[in-house]
Amino acid sequence: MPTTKAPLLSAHEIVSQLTEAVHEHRIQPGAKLSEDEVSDIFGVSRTLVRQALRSMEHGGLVTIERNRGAFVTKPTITEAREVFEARSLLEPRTARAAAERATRQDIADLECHIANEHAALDRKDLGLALKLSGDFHVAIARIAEQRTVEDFIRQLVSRSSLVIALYWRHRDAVCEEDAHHALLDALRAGDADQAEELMKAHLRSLLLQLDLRERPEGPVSLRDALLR
Amino acid sequence: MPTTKAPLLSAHEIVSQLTEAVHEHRIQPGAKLSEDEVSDIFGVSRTLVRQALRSMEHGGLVTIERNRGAFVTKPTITEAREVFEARSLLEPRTARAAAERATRQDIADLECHIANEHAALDRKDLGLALKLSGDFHVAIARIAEQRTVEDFIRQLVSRSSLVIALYWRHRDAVCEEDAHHALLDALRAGDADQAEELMKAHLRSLLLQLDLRERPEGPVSLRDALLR
DNA sequence: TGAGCGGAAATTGTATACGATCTGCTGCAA
DNA sequence: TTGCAGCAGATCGTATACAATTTCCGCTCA
Repeated sequence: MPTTKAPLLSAHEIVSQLTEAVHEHRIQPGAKLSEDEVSDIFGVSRTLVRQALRSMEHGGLVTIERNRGAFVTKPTITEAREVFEARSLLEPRTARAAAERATRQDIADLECHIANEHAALDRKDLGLALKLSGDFHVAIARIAEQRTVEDFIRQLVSRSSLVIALYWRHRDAVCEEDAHHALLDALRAGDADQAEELMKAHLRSLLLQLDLRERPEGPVSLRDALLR
Repeated sequence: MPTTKAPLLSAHEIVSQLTEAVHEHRIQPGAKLSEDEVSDIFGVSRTLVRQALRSMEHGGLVTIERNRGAFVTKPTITEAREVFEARSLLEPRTARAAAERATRQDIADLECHIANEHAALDRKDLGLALKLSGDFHVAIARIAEQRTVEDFIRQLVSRSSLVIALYWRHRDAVCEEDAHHALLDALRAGDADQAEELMKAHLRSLLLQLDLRERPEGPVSLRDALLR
């Protein structure tokens, strides 16, 4: 009996680990995810890795080019705008629904969540802080009890992470945690109007912290074109 | 040389054909999609079929149960509501954007589209008519030039097809095409307010034509429980 | 020196093989 | 007759093998 029969990890676990790494910016947009390399790292066959990569492609986190391989998606400026456009359609009204339905337990969970965010920030673990910050938005969708919308928001938050990696203005300053606190207060108070408005403002503020101007002409754009 | 080297169809084409069949209600929700059977039909290996089924699973059209196989998804009543909830978040404001951006060519395409819908109805081809009716909504999203939102709407329209197969009240009456005509008029006139309002009303009307009451108690519920 | 052109190495795409799990039948015992 | 154990068939999950494509390096020749 040379090797273990059962694989060390399932395809889903591979997706989780890769996704987490991208969310925490340990893997940059544009990075190549070679099948051989990944399968070596996780100790599984390429079959599972391919499944995982295909799965992530559907979430928009990975782009697969035929006969060339899988890469962490590099959203264009247009796609970046679209992501926040879509979020602004879904999240404010989802926050409203959450405010109407949040239980005492939900509030406690969110408080705990925010505490973890702060802890990560204090530890200067910006990657983790960013990931948790995204999870906060998903958590609100879950409270709203809209699984379908929740899945969409999860995708959008995921892609937002890529957008932030590429277009964030101040590399050190992370999404102001005040916004999350304010949202939590609105949820606690059951103030639906306030929650909707805060979420709308929060998303707008996030978008404003991105540098989404088209890179103008000049030598830079040429190099970009060559580097693809 | 016994068989052709290249596969007759790619994974994506398999997805297309299966998806179309489900959209046209030629395959019912709950139907099993056996890997062997599908691979025989299309003349490809199970590898590609598995890829295709996994892909459809992400779109929500197929549900895969471990070691049991793939089935056309049977949305629950809750999921059915969620689908229309999500559509009501996305589509009205997308219709507004479409009204603001529609070109003369876009309008012409939509007119052609609606003509096809009518033709299918006249031919009593309800399956095709239903599919085209869904495509109309996707076409509007495309005009709005929001690819991200368009993808979500495509998924939702797709799931709506399953919901309709399961919960539609009048099996013969198809979605009133008047609504699509009215929408087209609003787009042609560039009346954004009107387009948004019409889409909202259209979705509400669709939802109302569904029978989403919980099956009450009694012997029926017992049998339902046993039948799944 | 630099452009053009093999050709080998690396990487992905597809098919097949084998093992694990589930399903349903058959037979035996209570 | 009923219930359960066990075996056979079917189906899915994973790994491996092979084919197709791309990439990259070095060579030649202008």
